[in-house]
Amino acid sequence: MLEKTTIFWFRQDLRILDNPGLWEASKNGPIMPIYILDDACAGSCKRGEASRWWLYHSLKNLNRSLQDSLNIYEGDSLKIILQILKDHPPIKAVYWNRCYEPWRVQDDAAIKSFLKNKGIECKSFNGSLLWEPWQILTKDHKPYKVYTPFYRKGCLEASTPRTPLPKPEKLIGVKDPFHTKTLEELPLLPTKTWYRGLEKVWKIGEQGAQEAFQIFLEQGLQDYQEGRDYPFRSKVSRLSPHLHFGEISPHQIWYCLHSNLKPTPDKDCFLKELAWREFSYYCLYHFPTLPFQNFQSKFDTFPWQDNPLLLHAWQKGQTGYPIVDAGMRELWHTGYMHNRIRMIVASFLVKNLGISWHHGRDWFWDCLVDADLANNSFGWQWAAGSGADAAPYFRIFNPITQGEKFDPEGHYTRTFVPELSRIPIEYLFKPWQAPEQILKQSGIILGQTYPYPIVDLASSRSWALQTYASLK
DNA sequence: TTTTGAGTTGTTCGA
DNA sequence: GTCGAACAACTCAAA
Repeated sequence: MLEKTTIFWFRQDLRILDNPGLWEASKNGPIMPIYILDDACAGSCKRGEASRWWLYHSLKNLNRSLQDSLNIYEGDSLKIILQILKDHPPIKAVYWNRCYEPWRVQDDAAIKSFLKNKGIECKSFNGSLLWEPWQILTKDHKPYKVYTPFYRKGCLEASTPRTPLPKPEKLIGVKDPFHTKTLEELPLLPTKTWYRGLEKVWKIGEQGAQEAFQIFLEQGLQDYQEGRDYPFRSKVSRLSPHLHFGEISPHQIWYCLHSNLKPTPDKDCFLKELAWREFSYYCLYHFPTLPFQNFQSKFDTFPWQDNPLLLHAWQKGQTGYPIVDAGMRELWHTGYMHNRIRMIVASFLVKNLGISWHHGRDWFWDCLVDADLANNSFGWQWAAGSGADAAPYFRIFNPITQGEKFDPEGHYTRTFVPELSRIPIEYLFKPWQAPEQILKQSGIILGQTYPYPIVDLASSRSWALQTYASLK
């Protein structure tokens, strides 16, 4: 039986449905499903804490779907695959779905050529992007650098994304008795149980992803275009961590929106967001230094401020600007932050505190359950103004105005900054302006129960405008 | 090669 | 309260 067995290597495609590599492998016969925790090889791209927590549960779920046949390893991928092949000489094929992190792309190429030289059949598939980055180019055969032409011309006028695949008809999982580890042996769960808050908000795994998508279709999509900007309304899909781990594919989403519903502005708007994910991956593929280097090199001389105290206040949600603090605490407690708030806290860190986007990138990387190399790098460069098709430098969010506009009743801010729960709405986003009497009635002592603003908005804004304008 | 039109998400100021 | 301009040119992508 083993001579017909194919090793299927799970990576960021932790699902059974619409899994092209798994589908093809299972057509050959039995599969030996494997997962390798190999991110020690990823250098600074090693997964953060929240992401590892999610991965643990997602693998647990996947293993259940595979009737306990998932084989788990830790270490260098090539060495481990060679060991498995050595332990099981009849096996002659290894399949996987492609990843796009630069270190992964390099490793995969090396693994493929090594295995092929040894006479092992090696096939990779597209499991996680609607369009392969190398297929979308300008008329001059160069990569796009602007989102709108990338999407409208590049993607929409290219081939239609494939339709999703069903569950493999015959899925027979083979267990490797030799060098596997148990899930518990992987260094995924932290020793401190800080993740209790996260457990309440997420349902991890393929089924959880499908449920989240269904809930979005039923409750979020209607008025998505307008509602997605308001963090307290449940209009956003919250699919980002599921997409990152491949618990759902963009093809399933794309196909569902195209086949089941008439085109609407809300639907188009959501698909455009999905296309931003494509653009992030596209930029990372064509510009592999995106996670580390300014996409626009004129930012290399930017005089970022090195201020650990301000950075710490931002990380812990103690800046004295309630909408910023609410966002940073949402991140800490739930492993997630609403998109609108991500822009506000990013603008605040980079433009008001003058701290490099690298620090924001690293904090998000550690705290987000949806931490994704392409999206996180792209997003931070966009916010800092140094990225591809980035925000213009004079676009500086005012945390008071943004709070009043997008959290008009204050539900979001009061949820995550409970010490302000009793302050009247007209002072919620600027408590330092409240009269003494009001603060007293609300049980607030500035500087004790809630901080004074750590930076002056007007002067930091004009510093940013001047500094950005001086870049050449 | 040159030209032309366009480009995610904002704020402030003054009329 | 509302509205348009300024913020600043620059680069991209296609004709």
